[in-house]
Amino acid sequence: MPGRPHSATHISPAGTADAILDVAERLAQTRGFNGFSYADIATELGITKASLHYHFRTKADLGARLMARYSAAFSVALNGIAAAQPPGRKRLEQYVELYSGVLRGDRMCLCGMLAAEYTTLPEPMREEIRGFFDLNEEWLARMADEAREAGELSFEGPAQAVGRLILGSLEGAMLVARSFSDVSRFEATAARLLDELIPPRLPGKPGTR
Amino acid sequence: MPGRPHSATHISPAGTADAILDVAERLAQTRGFNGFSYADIATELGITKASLHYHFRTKADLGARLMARYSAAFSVALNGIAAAQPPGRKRLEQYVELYSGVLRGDRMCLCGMLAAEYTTLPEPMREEIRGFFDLNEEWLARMADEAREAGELSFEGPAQAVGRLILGSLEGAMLVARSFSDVSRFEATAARLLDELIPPRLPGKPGTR
DNA sequence: GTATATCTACCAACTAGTAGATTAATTGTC
DNA sequence: GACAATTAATCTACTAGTTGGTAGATATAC
Repeated sequence: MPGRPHSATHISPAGTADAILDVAERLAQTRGFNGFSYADIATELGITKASLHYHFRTKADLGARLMARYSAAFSVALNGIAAAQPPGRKRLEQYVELYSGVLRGDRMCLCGMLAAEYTTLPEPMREEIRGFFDLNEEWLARMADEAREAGELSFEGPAQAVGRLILGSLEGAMLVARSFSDVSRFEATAARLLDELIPPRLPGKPGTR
Repeated sequence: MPGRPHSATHISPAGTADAILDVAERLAQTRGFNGFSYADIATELGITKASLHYHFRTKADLGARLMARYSAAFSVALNGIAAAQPPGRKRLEQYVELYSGVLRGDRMCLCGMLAAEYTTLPEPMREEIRGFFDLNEEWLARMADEAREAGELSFEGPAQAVGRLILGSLEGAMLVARSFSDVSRFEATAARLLDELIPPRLPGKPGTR
């Protein structure tokens, strides 16, 4: 079965291409897309650069496939949260937890990272970045809308604006917190954001606003 | 008078070093610190790379001095706002306008940009980045505090947390908006953020909260 | 025998940085 | 005020290392 790893000699269970993406993802999230080279990945995996080019013809190609995989995985996670939790604050808290987890691994959100390098990236990658942001904004807007219908949250105007505020705020808070190597800084800011949007119900003082 | 430009042959009024910093600043804000080279600057100014190294021994040196100049200029702008406006929402609106102006020039905040590349930067630059964030957070916290005392804003807990929320949110909103080449997206999100913190006074319904 | 996956051995372009010559303005001395 | 020494600012020419990418041989599996 060509296409599958053929012996224990090679990288394997998940296949070389995935192993490459794993390393590239970590490097992109810590150093940026322009902050690592094919040589870095090759060295780490103990293979040659030529072998990388076999799986990903160009670095642009690698980047686009990296983003696509990331978006797909994120989408699965978002659907999981929406399925597991009823409309309300808890969904947003779990969304925040997604970010905290990334930060705990000393990484930035892949898309936030690439957004900074946006102008230097090839168009296919730019498209993926915009797609990621759209995906997140729309999900957040839907969650906000459902929370409003459930009476858990009140806001005026389009839910889209709430989604955009949350997405932007978390990306930025992440960026700043990482500069101080301080996850709790991110968590505190995220909690404060949610408090502004959905005041926590104090016992005996329910449903303010 | 050595140290001053000696004839009209050269770049001058402001001096070569400043001209270099101007170009480097623009490139760093659009492409990132790892996204441009000494050759890029040299070509644009019509001088040689060697000449660049005369003014800035290493790229790390250039970066640190770039950041220091940026922070200093920002600090002046912040003091200007605080001096020109009484405590209240208007100060924050002018702060937001600082960011809008940067974005209108198709640039990112220099520090937001460098924060993404944080792990790849030399320590002196990292220090400058943290300093910039501290400067902004502290200023925002002070403005929030004074606005609270003036009864223009109410919040619980330390003003520091409010400063951090605003800074992070604006940096992130900027990052996302630039990916869509859409300044209005940033402005709308920033306005929404201020609305959450300081509900705009509806005529006839003053001082809600 | 054919497709998959890897290797060795390149390449041209670019990177930050250096050595040393050259020009021109400034300054101290007579 | 003339002149030599100094200094600032630039240049040409180079280096060693890295970048993404390619050509072609080789091995392995089906």
